[in-house]
Amino acid sequence: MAPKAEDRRVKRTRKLLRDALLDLMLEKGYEAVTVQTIVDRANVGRSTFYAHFLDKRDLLESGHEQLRSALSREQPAAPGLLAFSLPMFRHAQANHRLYRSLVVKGGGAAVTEMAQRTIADLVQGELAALLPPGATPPVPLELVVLHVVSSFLALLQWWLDHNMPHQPEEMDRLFRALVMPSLTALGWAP
Amino acid sequence: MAPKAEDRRVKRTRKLLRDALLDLMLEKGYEAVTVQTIVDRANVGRSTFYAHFLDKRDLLESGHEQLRSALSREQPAAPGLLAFSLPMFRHAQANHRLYRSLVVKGGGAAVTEMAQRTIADLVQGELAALLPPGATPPVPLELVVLHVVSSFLALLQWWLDHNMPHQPEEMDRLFRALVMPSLTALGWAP
DNA sequence: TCAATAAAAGACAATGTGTCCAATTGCTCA
DNA sequence: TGAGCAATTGGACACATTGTCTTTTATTGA
Repeated sequence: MAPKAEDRRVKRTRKLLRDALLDLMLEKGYEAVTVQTIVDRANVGRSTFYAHFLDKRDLLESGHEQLRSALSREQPAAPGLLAFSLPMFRHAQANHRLYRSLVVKGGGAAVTEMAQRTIADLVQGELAALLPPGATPPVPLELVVLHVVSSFLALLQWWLDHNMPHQPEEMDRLFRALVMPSLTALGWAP
Repeated sequence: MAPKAEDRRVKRTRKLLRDALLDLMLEKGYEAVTVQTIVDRANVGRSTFYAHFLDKRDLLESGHEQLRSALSREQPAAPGLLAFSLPMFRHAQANHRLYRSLVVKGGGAAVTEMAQRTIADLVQGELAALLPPGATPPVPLELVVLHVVSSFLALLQWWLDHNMPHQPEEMDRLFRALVMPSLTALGWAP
């Protein structure tokens, strides 16, 4: 079905607002951005904003939706353990402006939590699948996931914060060097 | 020198405000707390607040100062690698109300950064000392530190979030199980 | 008791929020 | 093309919060 004109109009408005938010986040960080400045920057009426989103947080999350779907769309099912790592570093490089806004300049707790949850789901699935059924690992799966995800996010943030001084492949190598030995020791086959 | 009465009065007021902030942070998280609710809870005049602190953030940081000094006062120099771990889990247990306010309910980026920096200093010192001089580790020290600290904080946060279901000793064991194998593999002696 | 200091009370201008409505624009389809 | 509809606008609204001031009220040490 062809998108109706209204759809296009709405889509454009929403995009304007999302872009404005990203712009402003890059400049001053999420917390400091107000709805007022967003609509000013986007050249959109204040009421229009509230016609589309509940509040600033809602707008941010709609952006995250986009990111999430873009990511899963581009995520080539890489084989092996921690498959998400390299594709995500690549995706972060390709969209570093977006990632910087979100991860670095402090999307604040809001964004960090979303990222945490998204990646945790991936890791959880991977590790659970590789766990011999019935086996009880010496460290609860939940904590292993937490450990892996927080390490990955820390690395990603550092990388973006330092203007990506390495290639994604190198970051992936570093991540694995930091994480894999422990995983192996805890019972996940090499 | 005996504290003058004025001093005591001031001290009491500041403590009332700090405690009120912690209370409220536990209830709704840092972001949601307003100066107004703080002074209401503390039964302190609004102007008095501004006589003592610049703003909410300033009050929060004054609390962190306290925490930091308390920590270094109680930190018994434990031997071995990652010596900070067990004492800090213990300290967190002994002061869980304080830790919960700060770490869990989201002191927001502010607190997290402060904690990150504090612990990173400890870890950095430890690891650098154990590094064979002249050796170039396969992963830069900076990143190893990042990895260790973010993992530790994630564990600590999880523990507090779940009402400390294990003893500090068990948490220390889990932390080491997650981190040590990789450190060993990267050249830090077992 | 008195002078000094701390705190309280409350007014103030700014700024932001979220809601509402009336008027306008732009698009589609008949 | 033009009627009708949906999206958008602009602005007013009530409300909350911030940070600054000034004036009054206590507390306390000398």
